[in-house]
Amino acid sequence: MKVVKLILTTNSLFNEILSSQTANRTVKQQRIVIAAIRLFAEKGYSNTSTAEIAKVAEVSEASIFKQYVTKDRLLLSLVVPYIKEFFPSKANETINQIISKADSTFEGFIRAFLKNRIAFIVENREIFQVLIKEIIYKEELKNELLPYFSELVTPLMTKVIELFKERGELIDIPITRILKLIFTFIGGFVASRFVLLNQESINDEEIEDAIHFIINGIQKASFDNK
Amino acid sequence: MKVVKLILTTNSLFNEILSSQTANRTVKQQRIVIAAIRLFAEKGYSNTSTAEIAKVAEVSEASIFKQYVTKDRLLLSLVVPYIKEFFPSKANETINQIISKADSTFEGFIRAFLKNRIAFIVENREIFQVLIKEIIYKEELKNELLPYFSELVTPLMTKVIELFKERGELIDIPITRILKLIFTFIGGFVASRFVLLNQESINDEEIEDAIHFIINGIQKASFDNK
DNA sequence: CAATAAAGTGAGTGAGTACTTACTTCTGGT
DNA sequence: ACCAGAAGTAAGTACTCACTCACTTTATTG
Repeated sequence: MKVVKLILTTNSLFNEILSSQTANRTVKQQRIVIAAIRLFAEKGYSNTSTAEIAKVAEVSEASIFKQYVTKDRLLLSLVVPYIKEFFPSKANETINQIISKADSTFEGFIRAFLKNRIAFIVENREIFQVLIKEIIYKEELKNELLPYFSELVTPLMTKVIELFKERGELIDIPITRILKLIFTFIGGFVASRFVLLNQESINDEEIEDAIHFIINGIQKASFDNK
Repeated sequence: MKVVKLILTTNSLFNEILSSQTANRTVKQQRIVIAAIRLFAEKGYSNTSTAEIAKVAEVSEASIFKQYVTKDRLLLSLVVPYIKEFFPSKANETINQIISKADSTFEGFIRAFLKNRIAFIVENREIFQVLIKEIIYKEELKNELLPYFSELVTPLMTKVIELFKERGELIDIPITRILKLIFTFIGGFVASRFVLLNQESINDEEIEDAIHFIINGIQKASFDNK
């Protein structure tokens, strides 16, 4: 069995960290990670000094640099493993399972997908905030995540959309455009709630509204009003 | 005729700048504004030094502080007048005009609204980027803009939604929840295109997709699949 | 045109910045 | 019990930061 691990073609720091281990950390190194995530999430990367991280982690500043060499690499070391987890390869199986069921609906799929990913964000709220806040500034992060996203998520979602499109329920535009609409909304949804409004969770009512909005948004118009 | 100008109850720097004049600036002060917007948009507020702004504006650093006192106030002086323009009181008339027409459709309204606001963003792309990027970090900006938004935009939009809701075309949930869905999508739409992807414009095809998505998203389900 | 105010600046300043160095302490394998 | 290498640190380093001050230049006005 061949396992293809390499997804990105570029050889970057991003990939280096992707393949590095995050386990067997010392207690102090753990404290650095926790402190850094908390401070970066709260005040942003640029507004947090390494001195402050060291103080909160109750560790000498030099300990941070012994391990991470630069402040920049510290950020990447926090964010990259999170991204790795956010798009799990396991999702493939789950999706195949869902779409193999004959009675499965697109609504059910979207509900499962949304609730699952929101739960994941809630579990790791702070690091999600760091990611969203810093992806705007760090070109490297942006240029690596966007392809990573489109290469891992797009094929999976395309599969699902295709299935329901064949049933004729969905709007008659290319799948890439449907996906763009869905992810624009979901992106706006989680970013506004968890980053802008700093919510700790999202209640079910709002999630159901969102699901309805997405489902109807991409369905074939029931009446042409043009 | 009474003109009620005070919208916010708090007495803050935000309001002070809101009521201050932006006209009769010197040539050099104009250069400072242009340089600051460009640099803040490109690298972010925290990653831009006042020395760099002065250099790009070809002005002494002290000139910036003579006028704006602090770097923080410089940012607010750029962003607040933009916010002021973004939610124009004129919109009230326009909306009344639109909804007074008997043959007006919700789709037509959304199209006019979206295209108009997107055109405004395109015209002032850099300052829009500054606003979105910094609203995440500056609590003051956030805590002032959110009420400003809800007090100026919500009543107007509520009026429109109400009208079309009476016709029975829209989903049967409270208007505030409908508005939240619409603005979550539109927010995600403009933020992702203009800030994350740094696009200079949005083509008509994509705007039409967005309109369809919104219209269908909030319409009454044509078939109940529950 | 003189008086006054406003706009502008060169040369700082102290506080903070990411990062380094020379050294000590801890830990796991033999 | 020993010791090599990893983990940790106090005390720096060079440099950048927002901001100030004493002073000059330009614009306004009676």
